[in-house]
Amino acid sequence: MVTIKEIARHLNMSTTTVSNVIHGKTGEVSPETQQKVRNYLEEVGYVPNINARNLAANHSNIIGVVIKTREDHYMHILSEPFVSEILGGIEEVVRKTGYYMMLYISDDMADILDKVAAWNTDGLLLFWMLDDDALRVYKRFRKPVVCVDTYISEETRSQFENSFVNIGLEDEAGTYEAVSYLIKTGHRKIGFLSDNHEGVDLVRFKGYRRALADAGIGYSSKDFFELRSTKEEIEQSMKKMAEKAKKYEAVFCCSDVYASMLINACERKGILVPDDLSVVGFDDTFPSRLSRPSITTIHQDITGKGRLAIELLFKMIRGEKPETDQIIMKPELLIRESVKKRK
Amino acid sequence: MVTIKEIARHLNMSTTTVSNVIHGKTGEVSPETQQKVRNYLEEVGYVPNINARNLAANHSNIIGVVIKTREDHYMHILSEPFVSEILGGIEEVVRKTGYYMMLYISDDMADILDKVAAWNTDGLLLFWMLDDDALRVYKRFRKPVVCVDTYISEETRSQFENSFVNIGLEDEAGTYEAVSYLIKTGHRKIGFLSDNHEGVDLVRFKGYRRALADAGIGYSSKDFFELRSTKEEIEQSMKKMAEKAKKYEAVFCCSDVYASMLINACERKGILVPDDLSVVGFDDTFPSRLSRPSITTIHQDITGKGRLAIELLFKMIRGEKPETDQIIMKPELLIRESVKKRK
DNA sequence: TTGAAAGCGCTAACAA
DNA sequence: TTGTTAGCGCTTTCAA
Repeated sequence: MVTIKEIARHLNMSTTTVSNVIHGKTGEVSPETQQKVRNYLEEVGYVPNINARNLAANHSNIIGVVIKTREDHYMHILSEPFVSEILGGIEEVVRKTGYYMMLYISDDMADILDKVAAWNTDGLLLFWMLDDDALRVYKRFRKPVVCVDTYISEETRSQFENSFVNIGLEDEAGTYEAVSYLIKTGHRKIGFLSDNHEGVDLVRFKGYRRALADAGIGYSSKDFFELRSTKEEIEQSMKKMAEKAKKYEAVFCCSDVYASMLINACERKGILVPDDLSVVGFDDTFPSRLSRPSITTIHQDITGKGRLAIELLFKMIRGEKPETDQIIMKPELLIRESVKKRK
Repeated sequence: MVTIKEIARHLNMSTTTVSNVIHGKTGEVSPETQQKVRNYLEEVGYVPNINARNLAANHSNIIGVVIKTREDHYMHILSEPFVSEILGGIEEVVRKTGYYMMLYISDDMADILDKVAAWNTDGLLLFWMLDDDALRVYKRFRKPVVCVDTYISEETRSQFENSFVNIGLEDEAGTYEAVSYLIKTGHRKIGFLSDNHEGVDLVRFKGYRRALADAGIGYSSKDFFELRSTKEEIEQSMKKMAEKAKKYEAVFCCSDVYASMLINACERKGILVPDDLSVVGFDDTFPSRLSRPSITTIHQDITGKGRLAIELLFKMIRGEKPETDQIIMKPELLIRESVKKRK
C-alpha cells in the first residue's frame, strides 16, 4: 500500500499538495503539478487508507443501519422480504453517494449504541425502534437520524432538536381499509394475525378494531391470532392458526409472508383459500405476488420508503434541515385473489 | 467522546496501562489498577475509536462480502432469497465473533478491489466470482479469501498460495439428479430455464444435458429457456417462457424464484402445474416452500454454506491453514408437488 | 502555489 | 508493573 507521504517524497513535494489534488482542491495547485500528481497516483494505483482519513477528518462515510432483531425468530431478519427490499433501496443510494452501509443488527440497544459511537458513524437509519429507544439513541448520538416505521409521540419527537425525521405509513388507515373491504365483501367473522402487540402491528390492530366497530361487529380477544414465531414454534403455531381459522370467514395478516404461510397451512387441512377462507396480507412484498392464490394486500412502496429515508438522511448530513420531522406515506389496497366476495 | 489519553490523565497513569486493561492484557497490570481503570471506563462510558484502533493496529475487524451484481436486474441482489439467506448465516457468525460485515456490491471488480484495500478489510467472502476475477482479487488482496460458488480451475487454484478456500455445491450432479427424476417420472420434452450461461448455471446446464443424453433424449438449443431478467423485460420474458412451455412436459429452473414465477405465468395462460407441466426449482429457498403447488427442488443447506464459509475465513484470519482449498457440498432432491408422474 | 508540522486516538516496542 | 514515545496515514492550519 503506497502512502501519500511516499508519493510526496517521490515527487519531491509536500503531502499537502498531494492531498490537495487527491481532493480536487484545484485552485490551490498549479495545473502542471496537478497533472504530475494525478499521473503518478494512477501509475501506482493509489488507494487512500480510509481509517486514517476517517481519523483525521473525524467522519466515517459510514451510514449505520440499525435493526433490532429477535434472536429466536424463525427467520434471519435479512431474509424478511420487507427488510431485504427496503435495504436494497437504501444500499443503492448509499453506494452511489460514495458512502458505505454498515448493518448493526442486535437485540441490545446499548450494544448498538456503543458500536455506532465506536465507528463514528455519520448518520443512522433506525428501524422499528420503540419510542423511548429512539430518543435514547438520539441523545447519545447527536448526529442525523432517520427512523423508519417508528411510532413516536409528538412529545418525544419535540425533544429531537433537529436532524431527525421519522418515516412511516398510515398503518391504521391501511388496515382499516383492508378490513372494511373484507366486511364489504360479506365477511363478518374476521381474525387478526400477528406475532406481537407493539409498534406497527399494534397500530394495525387498532385499524382492525375500528373497522370492526364501525360495522357493528363485535370483537373478542379470541379473534387475535397470536402467532408464536420462534424457530421451534412457528410451524406448530401456524398449524394451530389454520385450525382456528376454520371458525372464521377471513383473516387479516400483518405480513404477506404470514398470509402465505397461513394459506399453505390451511390448504393442508383442506381449507381452501379463498373459497373457505379469505386472507389478506400487508406490504405487497414479493411473496404476495408469487403466492397461489395471489394475495390481496395493502401495498406500500417499500423501496421508495428506503430511498426516501436515506435521501433525507443525506440531506441532514449535508447540514440542510428537513422541512418536516415526520413523513407518513399512504398505503393502498391491492385486490388480488385471496378474498372471495361472499354476497 | 472521551479518549484513552484523557482517562490516563484523570487516573494519573499512562495510556499503555489503560490500553492494557481495555484489552484484558491482565498479568501486565496489577489487580487494583485494573479495577480502578475498569470502574472509570464504565463510569464515563468509554468507547474506543475504531478508526484510530484500526489505523494503529493495522487491521479493521471488517469482513468484506463481495457480491457482483447486474445493475439492470429486476430485483436488488439483497432481495434474492438465496442471497439474503446466506447473508443471514454469515452476518450472525460475523457479529458474534466481534467483527463487522461490510457489503461491497458492484458490477465493477476494480472498484471493489479499491474499496476493499481502502478499508483494510481483514478477509473477504467472494460470491459467484469468475475464475480469473477470483485470482485477480487474491493477487491484489493477499489476505484470506473464501469464494462461494465459484468455478475455479485446478490450475488457477494452485496459484493461490494459501489462505484461500472455495466452497461450492455439486451443481452438475444435483441437476443431473433432478432431470433424471423428471425423465423417470415420464417426461421427455424437458426445458432448461436460466438467465445466463456462466458459472453455476452453466454447470447446471451441463448436468441437464448429461441427464438428457444418458436417457437418449435429444437436445436442441430451443430447449434452453433463456429468460431476460432486466426490470423492463422480465415480465414479458416470463410470459414468453410460459407460452413456450406449452410445447413441453417439464421445465427445470435454475432457481426457485424463477420456478415460482413460471408457475404463475403458466397458470395465467391456463397451463396447470403439475398437471399440464412439471416444474422443478433449485436451492430450496423460502419461495419454493410457500409456492402453491409447493416446488420440487434441489435442496442445499444455504445458511450452513454461509456459516461454513465465514468460519473457514476466520480460521485463516487466525493464521490457521485450511485442510483443503475446496469444499463441495452435496445437494439433495426434494420431492414436493410440482412434478407429476406421467406413467 | 507550496510546504512544515501538529494532531486525530490508539497500539506496542522499549525503557524504567 | 508502569510509563515514554514513536508511529499508523491522513487532513488541515498556518507560514513561507
